[in-house]
Amino acid sequence: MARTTGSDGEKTEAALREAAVSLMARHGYEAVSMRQLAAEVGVQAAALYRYFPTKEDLLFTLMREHMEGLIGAWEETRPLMAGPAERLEAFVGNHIRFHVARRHSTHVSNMELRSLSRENLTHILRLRTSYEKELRQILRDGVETGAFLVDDTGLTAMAIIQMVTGVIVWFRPDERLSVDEVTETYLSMTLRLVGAETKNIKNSREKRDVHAFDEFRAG
Amino acid sequence: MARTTGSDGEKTEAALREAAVSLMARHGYEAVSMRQLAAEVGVQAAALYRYFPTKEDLLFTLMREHMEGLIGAWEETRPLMAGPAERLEAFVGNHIRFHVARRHSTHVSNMELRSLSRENLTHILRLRTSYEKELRQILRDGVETGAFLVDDTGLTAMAIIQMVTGVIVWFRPDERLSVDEVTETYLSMTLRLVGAETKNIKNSREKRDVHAFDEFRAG
DNA sequence: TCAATAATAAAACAAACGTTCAATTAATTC
DNA sequence: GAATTAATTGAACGTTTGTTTTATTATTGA
Repeated sequence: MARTTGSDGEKTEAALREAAVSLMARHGYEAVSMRQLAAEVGVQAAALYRYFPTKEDLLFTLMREHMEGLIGAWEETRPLMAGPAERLEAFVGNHIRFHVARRHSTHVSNMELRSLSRENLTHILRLRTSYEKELRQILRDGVETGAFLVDDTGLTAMAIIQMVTGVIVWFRPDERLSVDEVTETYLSMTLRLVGAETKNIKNSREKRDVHAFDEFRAG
Repeated sequence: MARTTGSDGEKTEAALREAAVSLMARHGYEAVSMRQLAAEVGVQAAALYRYFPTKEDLLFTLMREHMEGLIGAWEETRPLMAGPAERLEAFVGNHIRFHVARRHSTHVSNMELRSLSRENLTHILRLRTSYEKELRQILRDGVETGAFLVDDTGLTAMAIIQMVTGVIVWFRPDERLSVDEVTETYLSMTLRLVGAETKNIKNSREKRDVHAFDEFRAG
């Protein structure tokens, strides 16, 4: 056996990336073997080395493209002529939407940093820092104009990012709340967190099903 | 060679646990081998099986004791006769202090869930859920008494936990801020997040060194 | 002092790991 | 239709993996 009928490099590579993200998100980078990944795509392990020189390079590629995608999405979304509050809303909205839509690659990007070599790690951290800088700048502008009341922009930026990224830990698209509902709630939490003036909170949803939440998470 | 002079089962076990937490926090459960762990303690790999039947059992033990410790710490700390705001402060304070003091085991407990068997995973998740319930109850009480203004207690509880647990990702005890300063800042962020009345924010620290934060995180 | 027990080493196990290489076939180009 | 290139297989490499077994020595209690 050798080349199979209908084989196509581009399709194989795309399938490999998708399978790699999915497998690594569920079992972790170290726990996923090249043979396992190959089997998922219906190919022999040796074939992977046509597309990725090493296993770590595969991981790095996935993480880099995730980060570049996140930064790219923000660059397309961000309002340039707007007040801090509006820009903060845009940032949080973009962040949540992007991450919910890419739960698996977000998981990989957040969890597998320790499996990268020194250089590759530096590269990813640089991307991450440049992204986080955007948020810190928004917070600083908000403090300056008096729109926000913030104790410490560095800590607040980390707290917000941690909070909104955490959505993917429990969010399931087919459950209780839609992405828009979740985004809206997180938006109002964020605005209050930074001491911005907020519209009235609709307290109506509260009574609905507070107890259903436990079982919801257990699954 | 066989039993070595001065060997003591209790000490060996304690050393193994400590080394295991440290190694797994840094490199991940899957990436740490039994031989590597044994070498760290100065013992042969076979000796580990006197203390832990399998590698996974070792992981499970570490995670279970971490969670039991967290719940235990909260049970000793929590004020029983107090308003929601005070209870929330106690919860956040205990959470941050406990996690900062146990950064490594927190990392393991948060990252290595996927390496547990079905049963062991269920056990840990049960502990976690029971802990999170405490926070949700505080939030619910706060909403009921009007102390808090919360959109959705379930989401808010997750947001808070995500936010405060995230401290260990960047916090280094020998850096810019002390545990108490960090805790204080996170406390005021949490209170604003739930719409509680807060004292005046001291905006004084802000101007100090906002730009030092980037380099601080890159290392 | 001697028997019992606790703690370890040393060696071995099969299985799985990431990766390389040569051979082979499908698709493409001329 | 022949030559070239693209895509893949199958086998093999040396390591490393978690774990078991057996032998050996240190410590403890009678």
